[in-house]
Amino acid sequence: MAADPVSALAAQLGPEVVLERPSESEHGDYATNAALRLAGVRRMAPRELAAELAAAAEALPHVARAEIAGPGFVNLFLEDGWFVEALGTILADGDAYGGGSAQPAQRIQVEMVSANPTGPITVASARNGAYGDSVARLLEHAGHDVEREYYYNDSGAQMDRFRASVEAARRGDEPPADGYQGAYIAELAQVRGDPVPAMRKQIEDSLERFRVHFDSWANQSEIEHGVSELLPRIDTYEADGTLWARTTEHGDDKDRPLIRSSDGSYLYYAADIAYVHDKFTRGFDKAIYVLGADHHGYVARLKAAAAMLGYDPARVEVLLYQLVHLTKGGESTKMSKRRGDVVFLDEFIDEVGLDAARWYLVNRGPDQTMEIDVDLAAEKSQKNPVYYVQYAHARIAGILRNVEGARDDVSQATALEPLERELIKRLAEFPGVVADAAAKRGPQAIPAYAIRVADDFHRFYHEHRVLESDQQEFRLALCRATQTVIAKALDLVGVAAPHRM
RNA sequence: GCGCCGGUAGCUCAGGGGACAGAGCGGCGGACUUCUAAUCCGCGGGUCGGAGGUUCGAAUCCUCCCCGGCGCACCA
Repeated sequence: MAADPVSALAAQLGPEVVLERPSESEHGDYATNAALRLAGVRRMAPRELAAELAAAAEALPHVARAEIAGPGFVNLFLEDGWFVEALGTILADGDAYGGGSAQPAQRIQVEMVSANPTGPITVASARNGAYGDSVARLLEHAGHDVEREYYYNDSGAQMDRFRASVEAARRGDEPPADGYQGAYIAELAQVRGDPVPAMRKQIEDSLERFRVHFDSWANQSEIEHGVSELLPRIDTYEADGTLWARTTEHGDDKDRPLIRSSDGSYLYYAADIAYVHDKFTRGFDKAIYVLGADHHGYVARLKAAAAMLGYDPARVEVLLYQLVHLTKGGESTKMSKRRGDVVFLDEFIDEVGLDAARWYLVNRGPDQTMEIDVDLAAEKSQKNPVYYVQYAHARIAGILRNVEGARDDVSQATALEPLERELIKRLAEFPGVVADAAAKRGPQAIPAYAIRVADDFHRFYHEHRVLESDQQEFRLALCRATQTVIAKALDLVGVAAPHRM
């Protein structure tokens, strides 16, 4: 596990001690409410317990003093030596800094996007990709072995309608009822042959461009082959000439039909069961599904599928994100691929830029419904904080460019400036922020943190010179550490860290 | 009706038991002979949807209510 200077300090005070950065500088560099939390269990007065903690803290190296405040907070004031050491560990960890929080490391599959190949990737699916991919990146950084998979629903009625729609366009006819329309159908009609492979190619290219890289692609048509051998293993019954899975035995709110009564064909839940089985057979410890909020009913039935097959349902994890609504000049428009009434990912990227698009779609928490005004998106993207963060990275790159080959050396620090201490404290937060974001599946914490880092750096940069200062070697080290952290933070949300802007 | 997710500054949203609630955008006013001004500094702006409850302490947890989004198919 990579180093975390703050946790290391906290651990010296006890296993239950967690350090936080107080919002007020009078409250020290770090503070803990451990005395308040533990007072009840220990049957001690909070301030008495706080006094013990404070005494223990003052005995530690680099702790200048510890103060008891309010009902029982302990505020720590640290010497420069602590900051210098913290910076040293950050630099020593390099790209691995903040990683390795996984315990234990697992093989995890993140299945995401999985939109029907009946049209290009829309902004709605892009949110799935931006969110899912960032979670995957966080899990990787935490030390898990992660694979990303896309599941194609390639055997349903939607596909027939899609092919029929292209056929109709080739004949110059109107699309069939419930068919698809839009410019992309007309384009596909220009080329001979099955439009599905062409559509899939386009989807895969769009996602690759969006920096969502898939390791594997699953097809429902192939997964379905596994259904028949699984049927005996699960709890089923016949009613009304239909075969049902007794999912209510495993927490679902109603049983699910498996095989259609009229023609004997498999219904989607049959494929879902086979797919869950397929995932675990391939050796994943955990199967993460990234689904839009309109699929929240899936949670119970996917877990039920795992349970019926004899797997621990906790190994199925469903990440839901709220939907994307499009507005145009304030008026809402419904997204529908069939009507061609959508904004495609590629258009969105063209309009707002790749980095701004990724940032935008992950910046908001998954539980928050997202409204995108098509008319304002491009204009607003100019003010996207992503550029503020990237600029900090580019500024540092500029400094380092000017002194290529020059030494940086943390130990050359003399008295640290307040802004230097603030910046180091910010960098020291990174392991905690990243571990928390990974555990909570909440990548939106990363952009928020990155802004804070950029904030602290820009302030430092404005106030103090790096080159030709008597602190040059130390400040170069500080710059390099900041650059590493910003680059990693941006990478975790799929955004580039440019060296020039 | 039942279930899931929201309701925090003019707007878009962070925060999700701790010390006076944060940011961006928008508004107003300042700062470049300097390693990138895509920057920095200052000012203004809040019944954290409402009501109860738990707690030393609630925007945060519990209950009820109001408003909005999304579900509740032999479609996927």
